[in-house]
Amino acid sequence: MAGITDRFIAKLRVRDEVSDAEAAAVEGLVNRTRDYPADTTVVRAGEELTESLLLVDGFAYRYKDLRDGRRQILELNLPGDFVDLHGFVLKRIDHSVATLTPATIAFAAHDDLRRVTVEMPHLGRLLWFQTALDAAIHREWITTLGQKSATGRLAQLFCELRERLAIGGLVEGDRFHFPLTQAELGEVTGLTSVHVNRTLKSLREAGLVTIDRGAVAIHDLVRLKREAEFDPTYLSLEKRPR
Amino acid sequence: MAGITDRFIAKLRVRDEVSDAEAAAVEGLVNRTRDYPADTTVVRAGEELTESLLLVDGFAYRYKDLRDGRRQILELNLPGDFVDLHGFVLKRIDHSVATLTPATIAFAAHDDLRRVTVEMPHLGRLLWFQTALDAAIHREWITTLGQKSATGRLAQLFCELRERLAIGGLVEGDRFHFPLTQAELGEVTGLTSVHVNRTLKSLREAGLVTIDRGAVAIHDLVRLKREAEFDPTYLSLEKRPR
DNA sequence: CGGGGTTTTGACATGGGTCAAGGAACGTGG
DNA sequence: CCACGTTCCTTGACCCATGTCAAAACCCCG
Repeated sequence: MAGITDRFIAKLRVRDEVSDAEAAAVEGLVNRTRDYPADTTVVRAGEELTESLLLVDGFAYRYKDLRDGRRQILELNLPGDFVDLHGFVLKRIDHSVATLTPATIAFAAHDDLRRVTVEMPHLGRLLWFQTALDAAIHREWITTLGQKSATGRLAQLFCELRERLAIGGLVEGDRFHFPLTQAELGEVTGLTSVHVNRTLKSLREAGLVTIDRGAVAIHDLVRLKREAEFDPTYLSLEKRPR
Repeated sequence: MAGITDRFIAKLRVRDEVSDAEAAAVEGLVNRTRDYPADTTVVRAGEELTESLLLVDGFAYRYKDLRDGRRQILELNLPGDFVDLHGFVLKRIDHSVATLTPATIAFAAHDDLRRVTVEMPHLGRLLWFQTALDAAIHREWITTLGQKSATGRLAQLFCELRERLAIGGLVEGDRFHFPLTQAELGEVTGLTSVHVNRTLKSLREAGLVTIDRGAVAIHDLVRLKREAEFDPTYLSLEKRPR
């Protein structure tokens, strides 16, 4: 892989044309990189940001803490995700960011983002688009948490991750890397780890999905999608000019 | 009120400086206005947009349909909200928009938005910020739906609306206009209308809130906030340069 | 090969859903 | 300004999906 931002650029290119000059500008945004161990909080809710995090390699997630130690995971972030790009305009961040696996993170200074978006308005819209896509994913999860059963929630997650990982070429056949514990799965889906366990069992026995040694294997994608009422429109997988 | 976009500009001015030239540019974006009756779907999920909707007056909401007629309301929109500004960069919209009351809606063509954001980059960032604020509200609702009880969900809604309406001067003392049926409240909170009814009763009997003739009256804000675990950070109510 | 973190399972509790029906409120036409 | 139909609110009885608590079993990883 030639550049630090290649995976991110690849995601943009699914949705729109990205010129070489724009790709170079993105690569130029990143002034340093840092490695983190697994299970490390990188940004804490309430902080003021002057740079945004691009996840180069590894898995991460964003979450909110509640009073008594409960947490809600808001979104899983995959290699190539610009994790908190919205911090560029929000400034004060409303949630924390943590690694799930050992991860390499690159940093883009907000001053540089401002310069680049002024000089290259189309690239600016592409970055804006990425934050709007995040919001669309949030909306799908509002719907999932508000309306779907335990089975539907887990099915939704697997369908979504499969699509998002496929963009980066991170799905092999029907399998992809999946480093969440069942407790963390519960924090994503708003369920207890005990009920996650039972629901996974029923999905397994129905021949839809299994999780084995940190990998998901989807055995019946059609039925899994039906179980989730999965409609990928919200992922904006079509190419169109912005 | 002098201009169609005054309420929207007022919301921007809570978060950052907006020059007269920028305010005039926003007013110039709006080329036409249209009135809609209550309970009318204005934009349908899956449509491709070439303009975005600014809610001038009245209440609206965004929602997703599920198979069997169930719906999830994603966010309530208040007078002065730029309801689907994210459509400017998403193009194809993942949800529907409907009016809750009779409403006046103004339209901003995406071509004009593109021109304005190129010519006035700071204004562009303010618009971007508005979409990021929407996403922050979504994240709060993911947490609310994933982790909070029926009581907490309703309390959260009342606390949030109070803050958001106060910006536009739409809260009088402890009361504000609230035109939702209990069935619609259920679609916001992921509950059945029957359970919404019971939960409202318990909030009423605990002396926290009452709903009467289309208005909410908050009787004990401190306890209501505690019930919701309400922390307004996500609403970005501080003024800071973008 | 020992031990902390996971996963799995069982027994039981409960918040919220379902179904059903009566009552209140409200808009519309006469 | 009344009558009537429709929608909305309220309540009761019962049910079920998911939560709680607790204990084994498993499984890496050092």
